[in-house]
Amino acid sequence: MYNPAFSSRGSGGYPRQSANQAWKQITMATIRETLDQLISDALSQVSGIADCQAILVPASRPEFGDYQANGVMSIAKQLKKNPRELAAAVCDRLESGELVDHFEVAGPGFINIHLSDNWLASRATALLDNQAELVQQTARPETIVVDYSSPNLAKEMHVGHLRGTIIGDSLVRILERLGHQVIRQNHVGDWGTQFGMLLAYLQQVSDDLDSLSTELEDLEAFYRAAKEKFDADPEFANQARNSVVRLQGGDEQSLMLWHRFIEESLRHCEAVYDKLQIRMRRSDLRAESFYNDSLPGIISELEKQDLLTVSQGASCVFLPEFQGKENEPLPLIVQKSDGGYLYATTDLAAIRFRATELAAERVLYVVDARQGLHFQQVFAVARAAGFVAPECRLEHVAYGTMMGKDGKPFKTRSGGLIKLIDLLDEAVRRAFDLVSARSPELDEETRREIADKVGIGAVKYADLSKNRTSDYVFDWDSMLALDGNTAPYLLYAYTRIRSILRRQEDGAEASITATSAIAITTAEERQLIVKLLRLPEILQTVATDYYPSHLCTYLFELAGLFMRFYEACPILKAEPPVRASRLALARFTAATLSEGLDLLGLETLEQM
RNA sequence: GCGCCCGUAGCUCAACCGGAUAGAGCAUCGGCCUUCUAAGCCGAGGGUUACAGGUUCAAGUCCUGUCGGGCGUACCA
Repeated sequence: MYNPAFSSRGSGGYPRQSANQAWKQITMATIRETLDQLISDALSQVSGIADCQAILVPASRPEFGDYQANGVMSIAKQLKKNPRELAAAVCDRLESGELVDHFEVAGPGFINIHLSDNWLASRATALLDNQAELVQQTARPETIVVDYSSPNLAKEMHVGHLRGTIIGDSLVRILERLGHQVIRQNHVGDWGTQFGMLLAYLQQVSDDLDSLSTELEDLEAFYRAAKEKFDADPEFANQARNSVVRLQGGDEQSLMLWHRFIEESLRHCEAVYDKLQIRMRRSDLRAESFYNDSLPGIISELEKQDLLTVSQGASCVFLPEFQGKENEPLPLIVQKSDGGYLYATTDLAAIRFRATELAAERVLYVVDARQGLHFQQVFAVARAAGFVAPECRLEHVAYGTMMGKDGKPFKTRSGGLIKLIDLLDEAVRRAFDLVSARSPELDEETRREIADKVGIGAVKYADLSKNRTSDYVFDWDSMLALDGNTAPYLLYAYTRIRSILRRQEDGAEASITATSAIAITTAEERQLIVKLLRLPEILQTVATDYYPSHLCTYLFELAGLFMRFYEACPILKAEPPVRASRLALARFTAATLSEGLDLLGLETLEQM
């Protein structure tokens, strides 16, 4: 399901322009946008219908050219005209300027667009010295808050946190690359009843604050032990509840202990972030407890607006669009019957903070799909209460559950959750074994470095490359596979290019770009260039639908096209002008792969 | 019960506001290394897109129903 909230597609609002002007603007827009604009306008002029949509997409088959316009046929239908004739009339109106070699009518009324070889080559050449210009900054930067990762500090990060952390981080990188102002928010769980239990247990096992680090070394085991005692020992359970009350009452000793605990737990998270190369900093931390003081205000505001109903002792907001079992109205409970606040209350406070203090125009929640109803309710209540302006977009960027190979949620054999840090260590270990088997000639330190990047990259890429909303099967063998749409394949493609470039540099030759111009001499070169120039289109797509898998597919196809080029076209052995051109193309590809991988959060390497 | 998501090749997955002959990888089979890293490339086989209707010039995609699966559904997060 693509975001229904984002419906501002189409080309309305652009000024009309002649074909000749359009070519000059190509550096400002993607090829696709330029062609879309051009053909949409021509279609409007020919049909007399305002704001026609050309529906421009990459050609579905190579013989159909580079792009195709699908929009003529539905317009012809509206006009009761022959679609092929209408398409022909549109083509007549289009000039084949610098960008396009020719347009042609095809099939039932498609317009196929064949880009000019000269334009492609000169565009690629022009980008050689300043490749960053391939991806333009957006004309309308937005302030976008991204809530992602957000683990619960009571426990250690486990596999359930992996997807949100990886996907969120990639989305952030992509949005930033396009020029948006992104504000990360790590909404960690650092408050609530389980902390009473943990603090009570901590006090039991150790009076000595200095030994706290040792006690919490294995947070997961610590939590389990505390929980066991809580369930088995009524007296301890009582102490735990008292501990919560003291903590919430602002007792200094309790708060200090709590701070130490949170600090220790955060260190665990940061170790995972470091290993995963996640760009989440302390300054991005906005824990649940941050909103504690604003929770009473949320309740009173809801009350003031007559949104609050007390039901079975709990303070609720009932909205007509939410129904539960037996068509009973379904509440969003914002205050428990014992007076305590909940997840929903904190989320409402966070929404208000993000919309007002952070001035967000979009807020993305990269959170498990199972919380879909929760966010629907929270968003609806926030809007009803006016906590966000109507034009501020709130989007739940949902992701599916991580499954084991058996199709059940990913667990250890004993049924426990797998610690994320252990999973990552295993990834690196497996990668090390692979590298050692494949490249025994490399020294151990080099193999360790390679294993680190390949192992972590494999875990991240396996996740990113799959449909975000589907449940996803975690499988070591397929993610570390050497072929297919995997991190090792892409990283290998990159190292091959680097290897060529190194050889060229060793030849003491001047920089590639000084003298070289990219020329198209084969179909493989041409396909590669067309693909390279499409990067900005893909990034735009990901920035609007939040599916990093589109970027993965693009990079996989790009790497595949390079491999084909590599097999078909000698580079270093080519004659000088062609040699320089192919070297430049190789360098362009390497840079694009590197940039794309970086936007996914993967590090490249020089050799494998 | 109701709501959300899903059902595509033996397996894991694609398919860009509906578009031309539904594509990759794995697995299977067959080719390519004295030549820039074979962790690669080329080729072959493999499909009633769960099922039944409907809308449309055009449906894997939209609508209705059926079957199957996952998740959610009042004081956890």
